[in-house]
Amino acid sequence: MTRKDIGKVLSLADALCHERGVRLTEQRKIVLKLLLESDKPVSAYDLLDRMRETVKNPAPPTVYRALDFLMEQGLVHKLESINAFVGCTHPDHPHASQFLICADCGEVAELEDDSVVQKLQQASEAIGFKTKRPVVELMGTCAQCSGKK
Amino acid sequence: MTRKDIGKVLSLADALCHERGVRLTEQRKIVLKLLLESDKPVSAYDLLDRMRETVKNPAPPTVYRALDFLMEQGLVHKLESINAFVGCTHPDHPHASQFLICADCGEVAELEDDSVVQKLQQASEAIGFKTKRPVVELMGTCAQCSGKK
DNA sequence: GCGGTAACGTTATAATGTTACAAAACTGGC
DNA sequence: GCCAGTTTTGTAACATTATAACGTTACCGC
Repeated sequence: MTRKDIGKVLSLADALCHERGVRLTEQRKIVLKLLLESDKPVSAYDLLDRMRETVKNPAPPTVYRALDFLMEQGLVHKLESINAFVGCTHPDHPHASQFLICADCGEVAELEDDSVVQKLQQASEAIGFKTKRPVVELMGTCAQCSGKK
Repeated sequence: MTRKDIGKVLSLADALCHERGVRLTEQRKIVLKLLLESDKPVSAYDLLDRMRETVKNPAPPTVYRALDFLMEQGLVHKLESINAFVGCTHPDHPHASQFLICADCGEVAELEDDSVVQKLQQASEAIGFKTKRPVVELMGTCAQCSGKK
């Protein structure tokens, strides 16, 4: 993500939080910024390390609290299969994403494919299941890594 | 899963492993049995506790090695979003499952919906991504728990 | 300013998972 | 049967991920 795009998302995040009456505090903004700056998912403890530059004495709860908040606001996603976090690139609308995680280079693509969501919806509704949070993560190899081997 | 069905799956597992030239050792069978006996997913350390009845001094590697083997053989699945494991109820053929995890009662349904798999396939192929392991877990509320609130 | 709530600091600890290396068990060829 | 090689298991230590508990500080509406 380019410096400019990061700025955009950050101010969008600001606006969204203000609109919702919640507080995007300095710490939370720092965590979000760190995630957006990384082109790969970052673990909570890596974030903790990176926070040391801007925050005095961050402890695990510091980063987990920020992450919890950011996830509630849809600004950050957790990748359950690798215990790491990514900044959301289009937080302006609620969405159910699918993540393609490259096992080679570690990069992650965030898709938002309606037909996938719809099929999942159908399949779960058929047995009366009400989905609150879908987790869809495909582990594999991205196009770039497939090519250059 | 009934006692009888557990027996069936266990002997199927035996047959499959023999066919593939891999060893379903006593420990591995114990772990598989424990998972099948539970109607809910079980964490690695819970399994470890339950193993103490039949195995002398189980340590974490004991259970993780068994789980790794069983997952490789498609006899067990890991639920990434809750760090727990379930025995597969139909291990006879390779399959990409979807899991519906009830946040209320903790029970899990394993689906195998081809149209979902197909849509995921399409969406990922479209950007040249090759999926090795799909993780599809829907967190929500099952029919029974929805009804009785 | 004051009182209530939300956010943060701090310490400790729980839960989950891995590394590394030695010992034992099994397998296949003779 | 026995040996050599491989797989499996035992064991101790350690690494990573996440939460509990409780006190303090900052913010916000009145």
